[in-house]
Amino acid sequence: MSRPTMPDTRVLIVDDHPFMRRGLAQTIKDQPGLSVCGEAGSVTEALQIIESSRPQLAVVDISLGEESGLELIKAIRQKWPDVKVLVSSMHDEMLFAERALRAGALGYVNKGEPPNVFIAALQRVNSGQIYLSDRMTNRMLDHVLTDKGEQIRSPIETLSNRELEVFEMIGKGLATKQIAAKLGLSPKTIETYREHIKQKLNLANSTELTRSAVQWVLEQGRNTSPADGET
Amino acid sequence: MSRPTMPDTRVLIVDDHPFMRRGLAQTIKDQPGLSVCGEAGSVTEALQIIESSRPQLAVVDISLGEESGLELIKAIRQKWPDVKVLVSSMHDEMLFAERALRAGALGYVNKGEPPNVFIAALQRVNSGQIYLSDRMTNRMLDHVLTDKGEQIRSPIETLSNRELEVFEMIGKGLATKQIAAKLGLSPKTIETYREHIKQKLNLANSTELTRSAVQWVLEQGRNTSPADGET
DNA sequence: CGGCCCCTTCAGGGATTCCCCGATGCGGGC
DNA sequence: GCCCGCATCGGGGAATCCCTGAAGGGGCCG
Repeated sequence: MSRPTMPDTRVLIVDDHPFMRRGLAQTIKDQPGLSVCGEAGSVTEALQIIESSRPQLAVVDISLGEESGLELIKAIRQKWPDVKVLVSSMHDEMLFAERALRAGALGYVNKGEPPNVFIAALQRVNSGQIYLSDRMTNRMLDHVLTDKGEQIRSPIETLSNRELEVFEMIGKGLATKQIAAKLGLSPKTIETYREHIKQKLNLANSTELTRSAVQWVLEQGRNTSPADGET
Repeated sequence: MSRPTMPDTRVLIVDDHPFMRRGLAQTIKDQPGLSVCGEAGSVTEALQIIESSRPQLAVVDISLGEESGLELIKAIRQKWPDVKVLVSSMHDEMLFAERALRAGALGYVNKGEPPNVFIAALQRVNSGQIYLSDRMTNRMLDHVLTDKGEQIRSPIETLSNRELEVFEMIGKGLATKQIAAKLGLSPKTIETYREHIKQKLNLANSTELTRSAVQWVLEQGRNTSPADGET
């Protein structure tokens, strides 16, 4: 074919970590046929760039600081259904992969994966197919087939998006009022979420809720080895 | 001026995320006077590279998948005390900055910071000074007043026996009333202890108190199970 | 398409806790 | 003797916790 310029597939990168953006961008640029048309560190920034530069692909981090990548994905799905979204997160895929797909993403890849895996995921999503890790794919199929594979789930997985969001903030030491302010909701609503979380996780009181949340947050960033005590 | 070749300061990057490594490396390379002498994704890999290429600086992520960056820092401190370590983590500095310095790092910078902040931190550490964010510096100075140069003493040691007892029970998930019952005291007394503990540990509210207590109990080593049979 | 269930959001109201204040007694230093 | 820290309680208003209810919306299922 005599096209002088076969246009690259244009990719938007959404991540709140500048270094991660840069690393992703570099890897994408190295790939023939792909180019980076923009970088965003927040939801509003991302929406603006999509508006102006209309990428075919978007690589979206789940946790955008205060904001949630899931919300961004839903917004994209609604306004620009043709923009294909690949979620790249460093969080547990068991918890977020399904939520990501439900929100409208086409794929979920862990940031710990080597670049070739990431690129493969990106190209698969670009072709309109769903990408998940083998383990996650099997797990999802199990859910469908066994109809109630819910029992083997961690109780934390039964939390809704909002509930999980609140749970994480509790674990980071935020009080009810602070969470309400940060999410722009009534403290009463946060109280309700706390109740729901306690029910789902079978926690007796507020102290246990906080304890559980703190523990979970610490495990998310697995680092504290107990070999700390000298003397 | 007169020196024909001013050799670059050589930096090792230790991070389990390939894209983050790449982003960090690129930013460092852009900086005149700095060069990247190696990248590692695990503790053993990092130690090997240090052995072979002897960097002056090491940028270390706290959470290296299963491993702990803190262990790596301790090992570096022991074998190559002249290698200066800057910790770069995406987790809450309130939780990990102090531990990082105790382990032997010279600085802690959040990955969410823009590149210029990161570079400033790196150069400050390179000059042998400690780098922390302003907020964290104030926080540390607030409750740490010891002879400089030696290890920092945990403010938890300033708790009285009763206070420590209560602190531990809080960390195990007990509510105020439960603690009062267990110790045969008035709930009002427990409230007072909670107040005292918050003052001594410089904690703002009840949530932070619980968070701090839970963290401490987890670090103490998990022999005394909190008696929550979650089946 | 009419239920049905879950999610999200909020309110009411009593019980409880939080948080700042003060108070008592008791021991130890100086 | 005096001061200071520790252990122990109380008052009281503000905040929360905890339980209950409820309204709107979306998805699923027969």
